Amino acid sequence: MDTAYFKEMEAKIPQGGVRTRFAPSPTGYMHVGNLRTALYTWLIARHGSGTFILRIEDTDQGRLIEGAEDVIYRTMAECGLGHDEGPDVGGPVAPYIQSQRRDTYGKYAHLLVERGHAYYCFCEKKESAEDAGEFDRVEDPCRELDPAEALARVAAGEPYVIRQKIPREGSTTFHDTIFGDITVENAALDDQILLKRDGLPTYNFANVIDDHLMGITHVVRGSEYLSSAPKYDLLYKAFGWTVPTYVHCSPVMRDAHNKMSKRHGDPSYEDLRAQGYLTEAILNYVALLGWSPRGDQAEREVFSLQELAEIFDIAGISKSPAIFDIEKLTHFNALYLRAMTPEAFHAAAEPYIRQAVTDPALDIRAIAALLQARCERLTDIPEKVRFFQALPDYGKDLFTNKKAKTNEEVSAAMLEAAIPALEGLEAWTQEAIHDRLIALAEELGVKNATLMWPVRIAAAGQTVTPGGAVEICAILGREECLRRLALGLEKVR
RNA sequence: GGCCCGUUGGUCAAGUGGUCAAGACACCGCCCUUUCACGGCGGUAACACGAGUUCGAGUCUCGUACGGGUCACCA
Repeated sequence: MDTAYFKEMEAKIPQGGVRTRFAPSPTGYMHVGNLRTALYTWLIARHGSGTFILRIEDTDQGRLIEGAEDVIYRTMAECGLGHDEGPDVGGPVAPYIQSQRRDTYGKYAHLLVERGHAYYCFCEKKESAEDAGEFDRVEDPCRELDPAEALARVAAGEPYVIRQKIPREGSTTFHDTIFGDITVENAALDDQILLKRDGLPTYNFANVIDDHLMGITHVVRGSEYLSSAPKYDLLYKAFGWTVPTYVHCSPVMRDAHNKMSKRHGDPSYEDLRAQGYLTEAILNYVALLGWSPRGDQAEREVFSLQELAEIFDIAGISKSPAIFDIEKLTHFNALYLRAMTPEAFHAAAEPYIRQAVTDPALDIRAIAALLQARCERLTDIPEKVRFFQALPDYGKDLFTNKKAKTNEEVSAAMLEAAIPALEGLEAWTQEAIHDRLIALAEELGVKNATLMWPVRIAAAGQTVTPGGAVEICAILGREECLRRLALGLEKVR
């Protein structure tokens, strides 16, 4: 037994203060449930003025995906979920990539064997019980192997795995912050594999070792690990270690029956960004998906990351699964879009406006201003502003609107009056156009809408537009606007 | 199938034995208005079911139903 090694490892463990970790496996895809777990984990650390650690769980060599780590770094950074320790920034308990901690797991696994809490198993790899349609546990003959004989076979180079030796009697009770005390009969627990044939640990083992050696105080993870938790408890006890605080979160669902998944085409964080959702809106929504503030904050919904860090408490995390609702995310997105300064919105919207509007004469900033209150996703923009670039083909029936009291005949009259009135304008500004048209409506003895409707239809060629007749005319410019009005008049006459 | 967990309106949810159950999204209506929006006001809609405990239960207990998780040399 390498006592000095274990002592050295123990000595490095930071003491005192909250320490949490987000430990994704690099699959190249940050789904919404992942993001939420990362967020909650980060919030618990920040709320407690603690330390947030990023750890990469790459013990499954068969599933490594190139560039997958970058997706994680990029997403975390973009979301503002900065980590204090991790593969890229180092830290006191490095390394933070599990494949680089191979020796450590091996040493601890063998320590467990020496202490009688684990054993060498030489059985052939068998297909999973689930695939075989069987649920009955089979007794592993290696469990009762003579230790000396097992050791000899290992020394002889025979392939082996190390399995946890679960007590046959009694029960194990562990505590979860969200679910409370949970008791399970030990007989229902299987002798799970700790160290695989390739010498790398399983998740089930690596987590316990790393969480302990990294001084993790709060283990935040999906509720799918709830049923394994008693086995982890047994491991902690076998080593004589303190069990961390468990926080098991229920999954984010796509509907009542299925978790969010890439396979079903559910959006990842990056997909949502590409669909025109703002990072802040995504985080705000995701935070509320399975967590809600309590007490006097119960009616609040809009929170910045900083505000969340201040008020986040584990007690507010829900026990039941939550269904992801893109409609509500869209609502949050619209809220955040509207809350931006006009400058910030212009900067965010510009590339989308330019997708449809390339005429340099058109004022992008003015178009952005019209858009801000009527845009739920940035990706909605090109469709909304395309008419500025080119007048769509439209039917003259658009000139008829009951509420504005217009029909084709009335519209013709309105346009006939509006064209010379606007032609006479000295300055082509919103104010000038507005004042002239309002005055004209009064002169003609019609309500504003009766005049504005045909002008807007002729200028835009569609019934629904961002902004009214005045704004659209101003943006189009004198020449193009008058050209379109004339065209409209021709069409309706 | 065994074990574990969960169940308030379509969705997210507040509620921790005592106003005939908040708020938000979505939906509908009204107002504002130069269209559509934004904004304002209002409306429809829920404690899964059945037993208990209690003066009193969405809140506690048990059962049923339904749902989720897990039973991999994946995490």
